[in-house]
Amino acid sequence: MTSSAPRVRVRFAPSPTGYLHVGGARTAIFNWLFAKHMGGDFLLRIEDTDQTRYDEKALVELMADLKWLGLQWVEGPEVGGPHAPYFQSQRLPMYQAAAKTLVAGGHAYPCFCTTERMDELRETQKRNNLPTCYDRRCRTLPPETAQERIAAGEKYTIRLKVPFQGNTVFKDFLRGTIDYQNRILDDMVLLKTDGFPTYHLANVVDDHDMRITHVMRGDEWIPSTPRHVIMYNAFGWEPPTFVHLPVILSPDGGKLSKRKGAASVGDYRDLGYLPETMVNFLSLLGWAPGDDQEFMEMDKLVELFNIEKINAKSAVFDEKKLEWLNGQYFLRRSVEYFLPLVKPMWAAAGIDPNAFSDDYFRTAISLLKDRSKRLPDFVAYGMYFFREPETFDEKSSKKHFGPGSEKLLNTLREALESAPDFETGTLETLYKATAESLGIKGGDLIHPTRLAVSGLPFGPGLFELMHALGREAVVRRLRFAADAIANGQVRTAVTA
RNA sequence: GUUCCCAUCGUCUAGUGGCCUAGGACAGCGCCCUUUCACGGCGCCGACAGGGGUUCGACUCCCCUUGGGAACGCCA
Repeated sequence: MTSSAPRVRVRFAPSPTGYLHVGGARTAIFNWLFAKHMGGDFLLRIEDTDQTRYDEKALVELMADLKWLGLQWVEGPEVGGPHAPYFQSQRLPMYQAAAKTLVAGGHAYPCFCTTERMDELRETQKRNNLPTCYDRRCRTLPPETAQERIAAGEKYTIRLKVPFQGNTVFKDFLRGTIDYQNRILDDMVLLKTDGFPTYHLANVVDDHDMRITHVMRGDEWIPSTPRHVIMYNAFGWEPPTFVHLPVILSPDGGKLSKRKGAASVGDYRDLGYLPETMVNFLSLLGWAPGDDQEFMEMDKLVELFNIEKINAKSAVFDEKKLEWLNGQYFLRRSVEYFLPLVKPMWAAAGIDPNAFSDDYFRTAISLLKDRSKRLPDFVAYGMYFFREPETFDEKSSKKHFGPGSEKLLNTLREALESAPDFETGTLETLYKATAESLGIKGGDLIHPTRLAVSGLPFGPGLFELMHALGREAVVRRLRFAADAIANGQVRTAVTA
């Protein structure tokens, strides 16, 4: 960074009205990565200027989700900072003063039009296929008249006075020059009748006050930007660099929504995705380092992240690839990493966590993690470590629990009962010898054993599995399965 | 209706005028490894939306068309 360039300062500015959507999370990630990469600051600012939609719970969850993703802010709620407060609802005097300045400078004016009149106006315009836009009725009100009406206690808003002529041009970092004719921009509300600012005023005032250098936000803000630029000019402030991020779409082309499955960060956490996976995956939606790297840990992302390479094209969220990436993290994360994550899940599934040692949990995890894609897989495909299987995979039962299987399982059981020890090597040798003496293939022994011991047609290497389970459990399960086959009472289940 | 944005395999993308017979990844398919499932390896399938320019030369630059998306609130 050259000494003349100001320190990079970016913000994530959500409104606490709901859960953290993956699109919002991606915006936060890009801001965070950019700040880290540039050695700058990442701030969190809460845009709570809509009193009717404020939701305390949403705020708490929002911050928890950001922290879960590892996106800590250096200024904002909880941590404070030189530009506190970071809640817009606590900065009202600033916005009111700013609005006053604009009115005094002839860049804004009080408007006495009611919501009812605005609704009617819009209705009429829509009906006549006209662009919907405020008709500027109060714009020409003499200042004295306006003052009288205000003094009389009439409710009013402050509107931006957009020039009739000329164009407002600004530069979007990703798209280049964007040009709007001023005549199609309407005079938007800056200050509401309740004295609260709208997003437009608040965001301009705060971004300036907080010395924000780059505004990275969703591209739904592009149409509002020229009006923001008009305000920056009216204040005599230098506008920040605008980086409008494309949206994230669902596989059907529309917006990602709860209705179509998962849409929030919390949804994906509940589905068993790791925060690293989410950050890695989301950072790849609309950005690529330029080479072929895709698996990138946080520090790698920070090192490589570059806003020049952000794509202006909207991207589709592909859950299949997310799952693959999660599996890549599962492969690389340690057993110790998973222990506190997975143990409670097994407990929730009815396993008494005190009935097994942590070492036993570790063994189960080490045998399962490399073939799992999501956290719930440990439960879905690993319960047999703690509980005897009661049902057996249907397809596999048809194949491996046939006539003669009873005898086979009993033979195996007897051999295992008298095995010198239960080490994997011993077990493998024993199976090989047994197969040979029976004149069959190893698989003909291994598959029925796996099914009897786990109930599933797939899983860890059988000898490691048996070793982990221990002789007693294996023998008991083989006997149970053999008996069930003999009695024709094998209960089957369809495994995913 | 008005305005704005976007456009490479099904999906995420590389590509910034010749390196492109367009590269990688996910998904799908096949083979290999293997006791299974995953992992891994090898291979197959598969794209520059269309039309005009500019240029000796366009995936790359410009225009139009088409398609997709967004905004038009005293919500953000």
